[in-house]
Amino acid sequence: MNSRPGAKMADIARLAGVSASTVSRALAGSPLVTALKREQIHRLAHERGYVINATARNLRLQRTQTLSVAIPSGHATSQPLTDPFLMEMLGHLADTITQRGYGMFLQKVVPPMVDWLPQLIASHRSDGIIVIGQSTEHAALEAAAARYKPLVVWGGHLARQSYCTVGSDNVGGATAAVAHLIRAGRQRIVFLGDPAVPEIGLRYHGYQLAHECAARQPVLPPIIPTHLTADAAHEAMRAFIAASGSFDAVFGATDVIAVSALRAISAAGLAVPREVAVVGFDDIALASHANPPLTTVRQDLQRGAHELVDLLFRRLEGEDTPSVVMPAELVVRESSG
Amino acid sequence: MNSRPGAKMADIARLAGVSASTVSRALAGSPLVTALKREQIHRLAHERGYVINATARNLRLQRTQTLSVAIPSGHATSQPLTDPFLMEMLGHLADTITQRGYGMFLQKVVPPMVDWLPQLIASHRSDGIIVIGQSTEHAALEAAAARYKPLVVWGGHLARQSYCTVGSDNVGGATAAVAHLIRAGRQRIVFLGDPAVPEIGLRYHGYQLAHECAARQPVLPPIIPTHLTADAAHEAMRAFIAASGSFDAVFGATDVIAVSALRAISAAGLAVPREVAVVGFDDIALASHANPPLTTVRQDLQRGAHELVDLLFRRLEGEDTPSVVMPAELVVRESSG
DNA sequence: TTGAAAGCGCTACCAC
DNA sequence: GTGGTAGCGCTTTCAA
Repeated sequence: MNSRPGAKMADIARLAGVSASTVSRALAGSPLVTALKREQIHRLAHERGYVINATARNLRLQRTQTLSVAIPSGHATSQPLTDPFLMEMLGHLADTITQRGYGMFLQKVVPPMVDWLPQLIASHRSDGIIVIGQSTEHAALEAAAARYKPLVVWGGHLARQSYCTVGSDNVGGATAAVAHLIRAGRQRIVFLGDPAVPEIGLRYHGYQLAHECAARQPVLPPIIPTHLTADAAHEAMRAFIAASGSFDAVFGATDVIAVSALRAISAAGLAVPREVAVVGFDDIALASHANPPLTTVRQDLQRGAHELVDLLFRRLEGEDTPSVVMPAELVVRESSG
Repeated sequence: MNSRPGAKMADIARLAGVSASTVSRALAGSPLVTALKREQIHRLAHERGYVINATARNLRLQRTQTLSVAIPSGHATSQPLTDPFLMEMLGHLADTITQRGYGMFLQKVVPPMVDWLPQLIASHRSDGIIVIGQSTEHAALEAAAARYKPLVVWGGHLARQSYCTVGSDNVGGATAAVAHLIRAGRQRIVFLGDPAVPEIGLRYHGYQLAHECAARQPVLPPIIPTHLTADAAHEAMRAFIAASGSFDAVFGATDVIAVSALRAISAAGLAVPREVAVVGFDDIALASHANPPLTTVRQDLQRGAHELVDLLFRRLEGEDTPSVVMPAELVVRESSG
């Protein structure tokens, strides 16, 4: 392991008294080269700390053994990448991809996001792409998917969409959450989140559905924070309360939003869950640690990550995989009474 | 942007009626090619969705415009990569690296970890390496740093270490935390964490120092959970209480450990902070949301990420940068009374 | 100002 | 079984 810097295959070949071809074959475990020679070459390479140059290999083989993970950070904000949901998903993806012997190329996509996807594709940095969250990029995804197959997206499954998604049953999960609030006797349930983002839109749809099932009208328009961030949600909730909006429950489109609302509500002197019930979506670690612990809709991110990677590998082999919608489960805790 | 798949530079050259050399120069913004021609070529490339093949470019230039971020996952465990501290650091690194126009190659290092660092180096996948956490890899880092310069490590700064680290003042932070407990009248303070991990060892040193300053003996041996995970910490705390260990305070080596201890303590029917005070280290998001909110030592991870990347870039330019120790600040919340 | 040609380090074809 | 050779797509001399 005495790594002479910059040893290359030709050097190993010279030391072993064979050609580069043979070294290449030996290191690839080809049965063409005799076992003895193969072992000698392996030993020599190991002694010298020689490792195949990934760049040269990739160029020659026209593949990189690497998957890109792209994270569109939404709207016109350059917020740091600290959203707990994203981070959790990223962790699971790193595990799964590493386990399959691939590298992971991480790309944060910041506004203005022009042509980032075609560029990422054409740069040939990776063999396939996972995009976490549609954000505002539905159109870009549609366009790219028409020509580029090894692409999978975490997010909501929209009607007539041609790219492959993995995501939870946003409509069903949201319906269950809001129905739970209605059953608990809540009359004026506020939706907090921006329905323009596909996943959030589906959750808002579930919110409406639950009201219809109960023969109710959603009495309030949704509150739309400027971004999917904790601060924006906190401020939106605070402003709503200050404007003396009357309500007895909040359905936060994500846990980050719901927990922020929780704090704004407490800060305004309202008791949770007695005066206001709060429900979120995601079941990130924060949810069970909130005060009071947050009722929410659980998404199985580990399974989600597995599905994403699995589908992408199948696409790499030419299969035209369909989207996957995973069940989402209501987890009742104290914040909803 | 009508991306004909697989267009290469020669194709663009043919379409433009020039040679590949000229296209290369034009796209690189070379002043050698006339402004007019340069613009034509740019337009043509854009129309065709042509992007330079990163692999070929990297091979030719012998650099990748990519930094590796390696995460040793410690001990003999294949736990999923979900530690909030790591995730937060990763997010900041992604931001900083992206902002500097580099790609980020993420590598999770799982046991058995033989030669991962020399191999990562020799694979030439990236121009430099950031390692998050020394974990059990101090020796590997020492060995690699002797030959390979563009390497920086997040972690504790140990005596006579030859690799470049960025980290908080673990000793000072821990001393402040424990001194705070002693001032509050706590008599029997338990340390929860494994001092064999460099950063944790330094924090344990601070724990001892605070006792010495107060002319006290640490009355209890440290409790050593099997891993740096929430479950292991919870179990270690539970077992300690069940064995009727007597104590009135806990210093958790990380927030994840402290919050787990908090729960085990509450579950055992002990009141926090009345009967047992709890203090952590890191100030991750979880800390302020714990019940009661956790007193802890704040590390500025955003600044840490900036320092790491900045030092690495300076090393890429040949500078031999020294380590950086950042101040760590005690944040008093309710868990310590 | 431009183009031809060499070569980055590797793999795979083809001949022996 | 093994080695010579071509070529992956790009950048950069060097010569014109």
